[in-house]
Amino acid sequence: MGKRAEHRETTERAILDASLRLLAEGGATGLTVRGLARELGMVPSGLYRYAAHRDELLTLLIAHAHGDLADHVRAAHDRVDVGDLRGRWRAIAHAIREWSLEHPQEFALIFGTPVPGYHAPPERTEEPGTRVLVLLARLGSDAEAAGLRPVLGERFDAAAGAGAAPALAFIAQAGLVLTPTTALAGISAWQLVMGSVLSEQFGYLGHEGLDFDPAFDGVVLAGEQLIFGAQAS
Amino acid sequence: MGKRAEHRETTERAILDASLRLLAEGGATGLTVRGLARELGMVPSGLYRYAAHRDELLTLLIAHAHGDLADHVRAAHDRVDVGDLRGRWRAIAHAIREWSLEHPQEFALIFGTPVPGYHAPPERTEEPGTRVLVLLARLGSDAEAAGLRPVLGERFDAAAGAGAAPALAFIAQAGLVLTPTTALAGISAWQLVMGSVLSEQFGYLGHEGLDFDPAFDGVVLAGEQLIFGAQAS
DNA sequence: TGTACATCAGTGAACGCGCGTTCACTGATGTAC
DNA sequence: TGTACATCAGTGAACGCGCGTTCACTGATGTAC
Repeated sequence: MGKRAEHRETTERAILDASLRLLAEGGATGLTVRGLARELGMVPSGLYRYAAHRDELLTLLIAHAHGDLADHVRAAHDRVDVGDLRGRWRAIAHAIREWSLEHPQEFALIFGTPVPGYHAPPERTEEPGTRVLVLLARLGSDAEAAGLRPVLGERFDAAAGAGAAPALAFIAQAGLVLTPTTALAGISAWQLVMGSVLSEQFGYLGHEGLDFDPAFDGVVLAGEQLIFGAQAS
Repeated sequence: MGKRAEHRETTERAILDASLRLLAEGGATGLTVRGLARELGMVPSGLYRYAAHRDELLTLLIAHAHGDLADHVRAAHDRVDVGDLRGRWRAIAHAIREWSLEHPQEFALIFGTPVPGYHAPPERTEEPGTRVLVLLARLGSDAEAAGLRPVLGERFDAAAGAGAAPALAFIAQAGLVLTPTTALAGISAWQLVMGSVLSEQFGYLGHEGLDFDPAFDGVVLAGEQLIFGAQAS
């Protein structure tokens, strides 16, 4: 690799690092062309060699955050024995929370209020944004193969039949087949976890809320029962 | 009432209305002193008769949004027969979603990323922010009185015992007594609903997600079973 | 291996913009006597 | 009821600031012959 290409790579890496630092300090609003240039010790206009406009810097961060979260969840999931279905769910859920605690601003960036006026280019953010959901779909599929089914009643099945169709289509693209009931139960469990993590991150419960470390175990357990039904044992 | 006081009231009302309009158009970022003055046909400095600084305008909106949501939920809840516990839950859940659909920017303001650098004065936002939770606590208390209990297993009870203490203290201030299990189950159900509504509002599921109208019924049902256990019927 | 030209990273100055906030002011409304 | 003074809403001009983006430029790296 020539000096030019090498230099470009290290600069790109430095831009990402500095962007993450700015994000951590001041949120999405804190990420400005001029601020980034300052952080990098260069002149603002120089950055236009690397990004056509400010929004591209945001896109870079959003894509990175999605990927980083998915990697973290994936790694935690893969550490659990494939046959331990409930354990796999727990690993996914806890990994989501852990990542949010370690990267609060990145979490806020991808799950908080969309930045006004900014629209992420789907091709850069859709795929990494759904990797966790694909992992969940695979888990659901394995659960069904093992004969485990959500037991939420006929009315839930009906709601799933009517509402989960788009999700099933998406899941099918990943080569998986799921009953609507399992799909909606899985998404619900995920939404429960997200709701809990968002409560913690954004402080929905006010000053006197939950002790999240222990309470989250309960939330995960509740989600587990939505997907797999009550524990046999 | 003198002309002065009268005039002040109508102006304050006009400021709130115009702020809501600006918020609806451009989110929290769109609410600027100068923009608001423009909207009201007055000069920017004139607004300093009504708010000491920009943040006070935000506080006004946040307090209003919390109150408006709580009113809406409360009204829906009160339309249901007191004895219909499950119906009361459903009314609360659906009212939350409805309000979010009707007031997306206000919803984002109170449940999205905290505005960077802004800290809401607790005395203006804590009380209205918890009114929905108090309503839920009352429902949980009625459920316990009726002998209904969440059936989520011993490990859930243990997590609740360890994690729900702050919530119980808060609930006690409202004159209610709840088992930790019911408290955590109720909060979990609420978090599930919030996670679902946030998914819909902020598009977590990408382009191919859920058909939220029917799917939300399933989510509400899942929450219902977290609080009350499976239907007897 | 040496030379001539092309590519590209980064500089430095400048642009126009909208922002929050201050300050001294005018004129209308309210209050005390 | 009338007058003198105080309060208050809103004006108009000005401040300093940081922002994104443009443009012509310099000097180093890469490429063709």
